[in-house]
Amino acid sequence: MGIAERKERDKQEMHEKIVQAATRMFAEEGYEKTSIRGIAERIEYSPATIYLYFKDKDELLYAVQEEAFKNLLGQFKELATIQDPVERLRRLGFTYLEFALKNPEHYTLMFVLNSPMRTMEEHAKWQTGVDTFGVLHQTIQQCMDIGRIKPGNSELISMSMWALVHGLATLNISCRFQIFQRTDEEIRLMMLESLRHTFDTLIL
Amino acid sequence: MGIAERKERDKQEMHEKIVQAATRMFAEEGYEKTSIRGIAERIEYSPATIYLYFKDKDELLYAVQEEAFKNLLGQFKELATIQDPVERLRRLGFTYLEFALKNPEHYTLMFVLNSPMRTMEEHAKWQTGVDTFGVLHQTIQQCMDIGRIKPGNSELISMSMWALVHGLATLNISCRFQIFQRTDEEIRLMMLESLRHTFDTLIL
DNA sequence: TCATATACTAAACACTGTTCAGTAACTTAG
DNA sequence: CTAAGTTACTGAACAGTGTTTAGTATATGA
Repeated sequence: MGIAERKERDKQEMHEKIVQAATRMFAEEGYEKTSIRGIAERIEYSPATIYLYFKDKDELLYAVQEEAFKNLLGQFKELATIQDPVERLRRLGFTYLEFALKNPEHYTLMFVLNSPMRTMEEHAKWQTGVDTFGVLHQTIQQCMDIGRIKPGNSELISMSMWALVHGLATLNISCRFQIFQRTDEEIRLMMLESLRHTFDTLIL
Repeated sequence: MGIAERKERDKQEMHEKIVQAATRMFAEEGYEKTSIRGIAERIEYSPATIYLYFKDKDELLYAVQEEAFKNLLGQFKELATIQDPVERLRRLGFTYLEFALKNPEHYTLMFVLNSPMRTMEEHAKWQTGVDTFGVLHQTIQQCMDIGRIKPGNSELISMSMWALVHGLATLNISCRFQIFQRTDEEIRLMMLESLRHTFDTLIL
């Protein structure tokens, strides 16, 4: 039954084709301008076709989110080779922030928009999110274990750390840091300095 | 010329009526469900009428944002009576976070959405935002002056503080803290604890 | 070859922000 | 007091959105 297999392959290819188109459109045009019709036009299919592969827009956005998480988690995995948990923690923070600033639209999809999260009554858990946070939590725990972070609730420290970088990233993306009346580059340096300073007070 | 005056008054009343309706609708229905048509229905006027008072939806959202800022800045002003800058700083932080959690839709309009910020080529500066941050910055500066915060770049500390509470607030609003698999109340306590812990390491 | 299953789409529905021609009421001038 | 003019408002339309459905070709299996 080679035909059935080929059809299955075709189906998966089409699925991926849609996700890829949506992912690129998201990055290039921004999430506000990413429409089902636009994606359909990009892959040269009818808008209705997309609904043969995704229940609704939220489900498609969820798939795009997963794709974006692959990217971030890939960068995190590269840092796993760093033996010193303190150095690894620093790099994790800067990598996260850098990712958010370089991929603002994907970051928004991953950590701001509610749309992709609505698909999660089925997936039960937000696994990619759990995994990403896990990397941070684990590293902070290791820093505590070797006595480089003051003993305490590692989950709480991780939460604070995440909130800080997320706050910096989103306030920047949503143009709220324009109150400083500085250039983009100056603000970028301020954000990095803010993160550095936080690490310096956190790490013994 | 009492007529011209009355007409001017009517105009302002109508203006305010629209903003009030939009503000309530935002809080009650959420920003995704707040449409021009919905607001128009609420005040029992045609949708087109709104465009006699506001250039576009963004300009209306800007007005709603200003209204929400009045609320937050009002709460901040009450804290101005606190003499001790350290205590005032703590209360500022918790007041800010509490505001975000009690008024998630308004908070989103104030600090997340880009729509109301687009109206700002005219208003030049985001004055309400500048003022709000100013309260924080000033208080932190005073804490430094009396030696309760380690001398340094007060603007940077303020930025970090803002990013932290903003990060906590938005990650919660966007349901990302569901990774902790805790109840809303438990997460609320974690956020408060995170903020408290940060103050404890910041203040000498 | 013929019936069936598959992949796809055109067209419609209900919504959105926005514009514009037209109307009805109010104000002013003669 | 009437006629002209201004003002405040709206119905209807336009272009866009996500989504559904009936229908059409094409490919498959008997």
